[in-house]
Amino acid sequence: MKNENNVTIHDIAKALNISGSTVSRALNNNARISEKTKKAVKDMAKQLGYQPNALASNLRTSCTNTIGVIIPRISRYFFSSAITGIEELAREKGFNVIICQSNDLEERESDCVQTLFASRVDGVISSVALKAENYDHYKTFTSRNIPLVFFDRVVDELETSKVVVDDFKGGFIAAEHLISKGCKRIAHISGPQHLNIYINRLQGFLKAMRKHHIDINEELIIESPLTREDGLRCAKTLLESDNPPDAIFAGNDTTALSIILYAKEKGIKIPEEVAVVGFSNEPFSEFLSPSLTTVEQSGFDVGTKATELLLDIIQNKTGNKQETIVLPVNLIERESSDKK
Amino acid sequence: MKNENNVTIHDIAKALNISGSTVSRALNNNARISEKTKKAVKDMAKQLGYQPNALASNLRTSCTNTIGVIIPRISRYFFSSAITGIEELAREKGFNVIICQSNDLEERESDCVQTLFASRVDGVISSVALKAENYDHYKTFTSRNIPLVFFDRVVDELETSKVVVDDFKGGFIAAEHLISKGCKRIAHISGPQHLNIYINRLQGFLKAMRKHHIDINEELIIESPLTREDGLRCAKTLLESDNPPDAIFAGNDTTALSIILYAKEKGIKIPEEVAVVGFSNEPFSEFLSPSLTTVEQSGFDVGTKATELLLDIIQNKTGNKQETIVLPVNLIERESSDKK
DNA sequence: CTGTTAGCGCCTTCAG
DNA sequence: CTGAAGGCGCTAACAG
Repeated sequence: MKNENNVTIHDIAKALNISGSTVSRALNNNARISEKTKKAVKDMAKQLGYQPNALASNLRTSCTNTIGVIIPRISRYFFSSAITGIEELAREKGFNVIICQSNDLEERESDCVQTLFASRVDGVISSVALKAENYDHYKTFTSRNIPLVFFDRVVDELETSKVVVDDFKGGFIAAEHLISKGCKRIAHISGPQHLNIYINRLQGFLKAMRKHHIDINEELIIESPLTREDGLRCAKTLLESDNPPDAIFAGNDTTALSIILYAKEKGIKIPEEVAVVGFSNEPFSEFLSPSLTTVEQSGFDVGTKATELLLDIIQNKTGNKQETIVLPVNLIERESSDKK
Repeated sequence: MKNENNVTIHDIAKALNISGSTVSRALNNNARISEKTKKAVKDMAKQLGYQPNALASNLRTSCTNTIGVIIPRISRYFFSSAITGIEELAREKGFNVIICQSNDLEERESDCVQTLFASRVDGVISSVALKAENYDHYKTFTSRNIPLVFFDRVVDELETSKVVVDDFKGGFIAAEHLISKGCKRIAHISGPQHLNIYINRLQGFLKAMRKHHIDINEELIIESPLTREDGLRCAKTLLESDNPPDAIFAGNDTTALSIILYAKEKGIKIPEEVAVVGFSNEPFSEFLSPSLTTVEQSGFDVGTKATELLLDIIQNKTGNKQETIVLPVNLIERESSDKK
């Protein structure tokens, strides 16, 4: 019905009076084929407009040259740039990419796993859903030795390779930055504490505070789902208290922005140079608050690294040793627009 | 090497003493199989942990249940939300999605076409690259009757189904909005004029101007690639002229933001209620300039609609009649934060 | 309603 | 270095 392009290796074989196997081998650069035949075969392939049928090859070799990606949502800049990194490298190496979004829900994530498994992907890259308590569904892959690499949001209970950013250091340098600006009462808004990234950022933060002998006030450490709504709650709690903090480490862009907006609305003055530091990736952060200092991580780099790792495992270059790669994080201190 | 999960339809067949074809049919809900056998087959399938091998099925039927998507870049919110719409519907209907990014370059777009073609996708959804002058590579699909649906950025020379937003109306209502605020000298920053969306927005804009008998000043109609850099150029040109406009229709978010930022830096006062109207999708637009009025289009809706159309064509529900669907566009007028 | 048969296009032993 | 033969798992005639 749809086979317009019918050129198969047998057509090439017939045209050259050789066997299909030879053509197959020539096309795959098999060492035991003479250079002459290889060239002849390839020339003829081009001439006939041959397009290899991946489906057939996949069936035979039972590998699909496809990797699956599970992310919370593609519309968050960190993840879409991670995808870009993943796709770029994967394609270069001849792999396709299938993307699934979990929407940060456990159930959806579990569906993603099923979908990717059914698509018989050769390996999977994932950043886990925020609202999940159980990550057993990933055993679909691990129990069948389908390579799995986590990035950014990882869970310790699953023994796989991981690519993370240096959240501990991120928390640490953010705190030191605020301290260097003279802040003492520094609030820290953290995410769900079953995820390493949030634990680590908080630990880094606390370490800096201790290093500089600054009292840590339990009331200023808040756990939040880091949504826009909850950002408002945090803003209220912190900014309208009797003794407001003089700086806030916001958990992410969204929270930072919610706080800034709330403060503006209420006419609360927060000096932006020292006010909020968030783990940030949105390209427009700098527009929002040009002097906002941010701790940034490159989604692209993380994606690329994760793919590198995964492809190595798939191609069995590394002996499936469970590596954890930690990527550096950068403090971006922007000039206040007043100063210009 | 990798076949841990070896249950095939034949295993089910053997276990039930029936033929493989019957199992295949039962699993596919073929009408000519008794309910009893269907149930028996499905139960046994579950019991044995059978996982259908899509690869084999694909090879046989020569359709992959996969659709390809070509977009300029996933990291732009409009496109990532379009992807979300596409994926959601596609998956629901049992299709996988492969995404390729053209980076707005003709050459990359051509590569995408090749990749998707080699993956033997059943159909393609695309939004064309900005910096392309030639769209012949799409003939790879059209000449082989592979269904192709364009969305948002479309080119007339290719006869396919299309899903667009009502850019003409968008331009029109944006202009009327500004006019209703008392503006007379209204600038219009437009994108590359070989793309319908920009032509239509401009035409809608001009129509509104004529309707209200407002002189159209050629100098205030600017063509721009709509990048951040060029946004600055536009800002300079417009804001620092001897006779600056009293309102600006910015081509997109990026340009709008560039202008606002430039104005802020230079201490140029532009009343936000009337100043800039852009085609906007970024989730943070409202943070940037809370009173900015925007003309919005939903990437999600566009993606969903395009997918609906494509799947209809693939499943031959419509007789490949080249439909063009125009989706409505909304003017979002935000309250100024001062007024609260 | 079900079984038989014959491939889809490619790869991979095994045998030269 | 090359050929012959068989099969990956599933489906679609065709025959009951």
